[in-house]
Amino acid sequence: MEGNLFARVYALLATVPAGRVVSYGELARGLGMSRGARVVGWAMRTCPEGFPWHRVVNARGEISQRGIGEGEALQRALLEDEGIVFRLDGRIDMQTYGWRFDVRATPETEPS
DNA sequence: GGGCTGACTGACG
DNA sequence: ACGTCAGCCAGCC
Repeated sequence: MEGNLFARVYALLATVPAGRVVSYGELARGLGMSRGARVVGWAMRTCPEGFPWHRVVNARGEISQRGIGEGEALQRALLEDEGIVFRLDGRIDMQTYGWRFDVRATPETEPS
């Protein structure tokens, strides 16, 4: 396993199943950095292909804006393709689709 | 080696 | 519920 922090982020991200989303903070927490959400975002900036980068959203359940580009629209399209339903306000219900690394079973709000 | 920036987050008003 | 402020961490001038 690579000791690189970025590699860890990608590896942990790879454990997130389709149809689920995870926040930057949750990823950072999974790596031991409860306040390193920004670093995770930095890692996403150079995310190599083959990783579900689109499953990473902010704690509000909203797609983070990265300035310019249609990456946001693409991300939403990919998530919707996995069965995730966006609210009318353009946000994702984190209580339903949010993924936690600690508890991965008995999700009361299991999405259909 | 110092300081700025950023795909963030939680707290406040 | 919404806009603003400050804190945190690693990478890059």
